[in-house]
Amino acid sequence: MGRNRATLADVARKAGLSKTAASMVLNGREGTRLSAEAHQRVFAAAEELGYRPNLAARSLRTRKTATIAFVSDIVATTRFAGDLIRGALDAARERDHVLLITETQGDATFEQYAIEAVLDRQVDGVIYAAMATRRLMVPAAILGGPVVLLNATSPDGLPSVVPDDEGAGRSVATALLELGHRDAIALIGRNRLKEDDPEVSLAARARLHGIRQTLDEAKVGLLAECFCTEWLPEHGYAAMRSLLSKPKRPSAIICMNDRLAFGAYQALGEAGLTVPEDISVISFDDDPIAAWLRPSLATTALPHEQMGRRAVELLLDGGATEPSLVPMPLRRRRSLAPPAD
Amino acid sequence: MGRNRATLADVARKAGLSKTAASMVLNGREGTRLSAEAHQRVFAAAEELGYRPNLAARSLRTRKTATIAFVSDIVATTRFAGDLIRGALDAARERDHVLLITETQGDATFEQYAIEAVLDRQVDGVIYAAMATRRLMVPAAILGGPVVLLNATSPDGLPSVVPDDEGAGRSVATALLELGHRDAIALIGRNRLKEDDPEVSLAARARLHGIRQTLDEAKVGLLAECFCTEWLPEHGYAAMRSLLSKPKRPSAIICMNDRLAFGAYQALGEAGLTVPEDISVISFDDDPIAAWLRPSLATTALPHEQMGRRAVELLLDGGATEPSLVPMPLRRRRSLAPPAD
DNA sequence: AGTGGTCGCTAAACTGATTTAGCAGAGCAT
DNA sequence: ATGCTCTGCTAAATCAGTTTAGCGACCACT
Repeated sequence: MGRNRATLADVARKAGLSKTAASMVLNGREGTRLSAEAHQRVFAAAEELGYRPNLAARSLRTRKTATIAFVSDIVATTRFAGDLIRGALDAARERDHVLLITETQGDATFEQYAIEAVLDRQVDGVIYAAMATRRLMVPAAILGGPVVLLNATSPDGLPSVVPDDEGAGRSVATALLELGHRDAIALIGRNRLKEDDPEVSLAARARLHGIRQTLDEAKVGLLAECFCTEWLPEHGYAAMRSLLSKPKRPSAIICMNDRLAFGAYQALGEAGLTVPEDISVISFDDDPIAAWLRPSLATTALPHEQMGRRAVELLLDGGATEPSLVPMPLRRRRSLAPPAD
Repeated sequence: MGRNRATLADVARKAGLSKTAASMVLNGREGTRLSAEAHQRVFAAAEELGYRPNLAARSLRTRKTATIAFVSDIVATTRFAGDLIRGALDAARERDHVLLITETQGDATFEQYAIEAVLDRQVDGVIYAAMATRRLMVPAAILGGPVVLLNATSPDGLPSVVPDDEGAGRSVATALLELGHRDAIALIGRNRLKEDDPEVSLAARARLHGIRQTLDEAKVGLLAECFCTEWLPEHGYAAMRSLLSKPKRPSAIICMNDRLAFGAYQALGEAGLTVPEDISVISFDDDPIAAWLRPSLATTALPHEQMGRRAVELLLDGGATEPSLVPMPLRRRRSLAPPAD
């Protein structure tokens, strides 16, 4: 790969100057007293030879690699990972950096390996990403250099980027209140484990808190709360069926994520009810299926691309130490309507 | 990042030997005549100092970086990218390599940048990946070293890895024939652009060919073929509605991908028809929604993880030059049943 | 004439590994 | 005593950059 590349020495020779001069000119060093003519000659020579510096050689001296490690627990199982990576990739490119990606799969051995692999390559910093928003402990080995947590927080007080799930909870509740829904709002997706263990999820508790806070302020209580062991379509389906079997039918449903909402749609369809005329549905995540459902599902979007971008910015440009909250925009879609009455 | 690391010189000093000796021992060089005792001392010193070689220094000399570039057109817009990357990541780790990821976004300027960025970092090889299976031209710049095309082929005859879409077409058709479906099989998702322009898609043509070939052998013709401008749920929905408006109702539907099938499900639900009692549905891709649908959707899985893995294997271990076809396994699910009659 | 400063540039050290060429000492035959 | 081979090891070159220290020429000032 890349044999026969021109070296700095080649450029210097062609320009009739020393390597020192060529290096300084090409790096745009201030305060050097090289003549305008020398600059010209170096640029011309570099251009002509198609010179590109060997970054391995450079980083040996400077200890900078213009490379960031993106270490995540699990990339594959979530379709959001791509967006996280894309945002990071874009921001990195704008700063002339590149991303080295590794995965720990939640396994301590793999994690150890991943960390060593990136440290051996002298990366300039590490983005440590979790695929579900949660609290975690970062391995001591990477604390020697800059680290930013992505979609996670840690007790060490490291800079971190997380979505504003509480704000999303408020948006969701507010949207329903504005439409006139009051005492017939039901919630699908309560989950003790997710709500109580920050190492499992930070989102569940924050979303719930945002919803409750907004409803409380409006002096509105929830009609019902369904617990789900997981946030998958089948659980949303079961929860919706159980809600429909009760005497008072809800006017609106809040689902803790879009997959639950998908399941709820299925149950509503089978029951012969239509969204949003009979029941409004609103949710969290903005999974691709939200837009594909009929009617399209109103939801609050996880701003993964923004978050990936912000993580790189924090890492390279520095910034706040308190967790950086990225807003989750409300996507108003067809699944919302005023209550039927 | 990684300051204060012990160097080879430190290890050598501690072992009371030269750098040369230390280097040879640690690299397990054959034919060196260093004593068993010297080996012991070097290993002990390295262990004690927690020595890890500086890969920038090593690769300056050896021109190997144990790093592979993964250059793709668009990672974010498809939830499959994660699997492709994960497979590559796993295979790379097994070979002590690491992945440098960049994205071209289908833009020539970005592509140029991405290529230069990875070549400057002296990667050992490039995996050039497309997110939709298609034919493409690889930029001349990367031809200087090993390249493997992933989910793509090129006229240059470079090694490539693609899914066996034709085989998948045969599997799908065979599955329906085995259930007894004959003359009432309809197809949703014909698309001239995808079928005729290999730079847009190789999958459409291959899938169609596999289906036709199998049906022809069984002397069965398609009841109907619906053209769709895109392979999105809304198009599947429209196609299904138009099929249902015709006099003869199909006993089975083949959709060219799962999103179309999702749309078809929606239309079937609205029409009060049940899958699979009234109509069987089968499809391609094994998108996560396939398992979430009610009833779960039978489909042929795009083996993205396998493909990512194979690409790395081809790149590092060498191998066949003709395109490497990865089988697409049939996922038998609830959406299949014998025709009603 | 000597001193000092600026200008324009370069030699050489340095980064941390691998690799080539070769040295000192022992053992053995002549 | 000389030459030869073998053993066990090392000095120094090398990779391609960056950086430090400083050199020679020229000018101004005392």
